[in-house]
Amino acid sequence: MKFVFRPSEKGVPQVLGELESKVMKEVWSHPDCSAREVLDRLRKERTIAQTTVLTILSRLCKKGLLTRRHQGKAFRYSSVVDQQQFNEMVTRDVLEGLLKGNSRPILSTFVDLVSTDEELLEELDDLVRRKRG
Amino acid sequence: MKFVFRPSEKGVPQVLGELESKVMKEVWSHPDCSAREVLDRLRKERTIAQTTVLTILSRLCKKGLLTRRHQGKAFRYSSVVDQQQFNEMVTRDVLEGLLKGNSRPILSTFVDLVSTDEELLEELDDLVRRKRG
DNA sequence: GCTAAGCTTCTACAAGCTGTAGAATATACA
DNA sequence: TGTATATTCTACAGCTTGTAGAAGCTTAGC
Repeated sequence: MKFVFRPSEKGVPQVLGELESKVMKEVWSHPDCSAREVLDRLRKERTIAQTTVLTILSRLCKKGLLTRRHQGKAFRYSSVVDQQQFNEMVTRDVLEGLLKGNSRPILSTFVDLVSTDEELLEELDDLVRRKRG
Repeated sequence: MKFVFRPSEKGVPQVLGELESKVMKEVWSHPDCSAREVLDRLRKERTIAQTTVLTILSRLCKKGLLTRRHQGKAFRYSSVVDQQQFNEMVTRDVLEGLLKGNSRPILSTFVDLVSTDEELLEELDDLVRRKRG
């Protein structure tokens, strides 16, 4: 999957649109659900047309994030990867994307950022040690 | 500056459009240059209208990446940050964006990626040790 | 001071992404 | 077989980027 990453956003919307993110979250928290179910849940928050939700579901399928199977006259949707896997994918791609460049300054910036949290820095230290054996 | 990061691209185009990137690079390598100069250099590679270049220069100013000053009847353009500072900004923002989420898995993925290069891992180790004092 | 050459701004359109939804179509169950 | 319900088609708006014509502005030089 080819995507853009918006550092200024938070969570899934760093990668997907606002509505796309909401729909993904619905499917993640209610696997194998119908469009109707997603619609009903979203409508608890605001008004939205059924076709809008359908369009988003289709687009997410097209992006390879959802699959669907027939059930009666409707589809049931499931995610291809769960949210954790999704996050890992994003993290991996973004970091790979960064490290394509000159890696040294990235290491340095990374350590700077991590070191604002003592525990995190410790954890990083552990990970590196373990890796180096 | 609020931007998107395209992990699949490489270098400046991870953040700016293809033409925007080329124009930025021209200004970086020839500070305080005129639109004419940028145009002439780009035309060594392909045909392009003068107004196209002007539009891009204006947009880059609007984005806060370039400034310009009058000189005669034309403008002279300079970058607000040099390419290194730009790269650092991007790295910083992207990493901050990532670390906003659950940081642990990010550390782990980062170390995994870095460890594919022994020297890099060593460097990371050094940085962490130095930080921890 | 005036004018032409050169530079800039305005405006506009295409294409891709996302949100939005009406209209048309398909289909399953009663 | 009809109808309620679901899906697909189509379309538009707003944003970004590339593209550029047309019109407007400015200065150097006469």
